[in-house]
Amino acid sequence: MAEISLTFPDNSQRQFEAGSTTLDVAKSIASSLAKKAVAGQLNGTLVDIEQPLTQDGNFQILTSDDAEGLKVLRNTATFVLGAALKKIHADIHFGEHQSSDDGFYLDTDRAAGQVTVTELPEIKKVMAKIISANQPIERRVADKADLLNEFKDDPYQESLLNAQDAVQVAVYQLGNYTSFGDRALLKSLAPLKHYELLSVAGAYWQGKSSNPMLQRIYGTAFYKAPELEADLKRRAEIKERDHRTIGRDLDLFFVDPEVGAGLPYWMPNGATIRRVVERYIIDKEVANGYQHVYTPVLANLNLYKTSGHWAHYREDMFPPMDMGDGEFLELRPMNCPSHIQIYNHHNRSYRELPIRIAELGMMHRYEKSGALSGLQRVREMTLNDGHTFLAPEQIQDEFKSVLKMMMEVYDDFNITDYTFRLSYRDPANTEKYFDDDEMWNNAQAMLKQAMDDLGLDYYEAEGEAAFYGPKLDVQTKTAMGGEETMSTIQLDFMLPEKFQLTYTGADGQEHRPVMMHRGIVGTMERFVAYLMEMYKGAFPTWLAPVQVEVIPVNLDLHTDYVKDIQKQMAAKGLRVKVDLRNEKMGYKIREAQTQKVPYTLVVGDQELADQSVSVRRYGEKDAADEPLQEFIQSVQADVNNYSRTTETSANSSIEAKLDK
RNA sequence: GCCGUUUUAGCUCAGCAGGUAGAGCGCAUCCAUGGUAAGGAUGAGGUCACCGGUUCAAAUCCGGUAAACGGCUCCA
Repeated sequence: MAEISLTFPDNSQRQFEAGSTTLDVAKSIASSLAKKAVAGQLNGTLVDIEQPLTQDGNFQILTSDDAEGLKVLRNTATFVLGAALKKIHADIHFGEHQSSDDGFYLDTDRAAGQVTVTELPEIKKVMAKIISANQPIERRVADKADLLNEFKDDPYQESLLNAQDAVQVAVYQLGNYTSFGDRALLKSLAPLKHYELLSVAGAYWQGKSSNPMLQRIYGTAFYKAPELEADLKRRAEIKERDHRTIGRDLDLFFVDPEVGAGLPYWMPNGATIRRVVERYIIDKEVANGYQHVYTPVLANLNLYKTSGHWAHYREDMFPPMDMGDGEFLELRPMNCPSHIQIYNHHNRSYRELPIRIAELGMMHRYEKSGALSGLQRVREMTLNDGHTFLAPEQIQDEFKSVLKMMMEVYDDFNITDYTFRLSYRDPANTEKYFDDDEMWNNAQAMLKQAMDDLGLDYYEAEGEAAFYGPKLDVQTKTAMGGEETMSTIQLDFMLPEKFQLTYTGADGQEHRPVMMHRGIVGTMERFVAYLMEMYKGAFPTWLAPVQVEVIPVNLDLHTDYVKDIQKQMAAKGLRVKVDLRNEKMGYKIREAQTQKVPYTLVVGDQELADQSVSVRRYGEKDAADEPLQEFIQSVQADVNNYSRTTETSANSSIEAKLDK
């Protein structure tokens, strides 16, 4: 009898009879392991627990405690969901499905009427029936040709089958529901007890917007009830962190349909946060050699024809305004052409380089209506934009210095949760970009080299570049779990060419500069939204719209003192609100807490007599008396220190690399 | 833009076998003058998103438009 050799995670090796199953292997190790085992993993591929093993290789037994073991449960849930849908709608077709850390989904299509959310409870009932019947799911290996015949009326399954290289395909079957593809399912449906169907949403077949749209059913499943409960609770709590919820509760911004979708209004509270960020970043940039400018949001369309925006970015631009005299004005979608005009306004010498032009530049992009979302995705936005014009040999140093400034800013805002992404053009779709293979390859290689030299971790993504050049993007997560670009550094050889930019070199000849586009805090809209979510609305003192709220114990006796405190603090540039409404103290304190004001002061006879204040910090239950002057100084220190509690820099290791 | 859902007072929502609207919070006024998370009373506030249709009668049924939400595609 032939034998196979399995290497376990601890590197030990054992021989088994060919055709042994994961369950056999588990039993040979420990009966407790056999009980917990849900599947195996051979050379990275999931195998069913009773699937015969015929190959040597690295082998791992997956249990209900493993992340991969959870996937097996979710694969099984997806399968049962499919079986249930097939029972309810015999004519339903299935697209792709997936299990992940966040749950599972199954794509469906039904010509007679798509599945909707209202059907989910019924579907769940049918799933429960299938699970309690607990018929074994039959696994077999079938000829691709036979399967093609079986699925000849289902274009999606047919297409998925044709994409398979193998002649033989693994098939799972339960009743008249058949599903193929390599994956592991549970042997018994019994452990599938704690699951939920969450939502239904449209999804393009194979992710292409030119393809038909299927209905994607999302769900999740766990081995243990408390895990499911915790996950559902987590999903409910996402809403509390969502910047749209916080924006309304704290009166930060709104979007008014009467005005237009994607055109947010900043209320005084939100405007205050934005103003603090704007002042901060302008000061920072000026200190780092940037020259801040103001340029118009409107420009002659020709500017964007020259830049290539009209050719490559038109879909995202508002339609030009026909002025009636042959002139067309365009709302700018990017600031780069404007800054190029600034560069071009004078003759430039190599001695001036690098020239750094910066602006909080307002731009307009006609985003697709379905993409709009609060402040995260808008049609009018203000970018913390900067363009450096430099000589080619200055690229490396400038890249490093931008990155260094970025890390310093992240430190001040206490931002630590992000990843670097190198964004390249899509090689299969080059017509979307400026056409110059050599420049693209060069620029991409230079960016990668710079990151490697610095020893920074990053991942690479094709198809994410700007149309004029590759980018280093800093990716962050929204409360909803979406990934978004916050900061970006872009290398551009194209626009200097298009605009015929030059500088006079030491040799007296004209040379072409390189452009570096960069945004540090990104757009004010997205950045402030990010801060809202990161802090759950409880902004640190230096950013908080209201830093201190003062409440008198008795309106008749203490109003003067409250006003005096406000006056003194306002004189120091602090943002103080007094609450002189005819309400009880407890009521006002509650409101100050729900509005997440960093410091709530209560003053009565005692405080008035001592010229002190009773200080209660946000989120704390207790209050403590403190001399007024001492308190004012401590708040000032808090603000000046960007409300950092520790001196150590979260990004220090990266900064150290940059200093080398 | 696409698929699905939703749209009722400033906010959160109820009403919907078709018979022209309700609650809580908030707001205003009055009473209560209160020491660390909601004191009481009274009152104002809505052409039920908008435009059409069906009907004796539409917030409720049907169609269209817009916006929001969940996703997909796209993106700072």
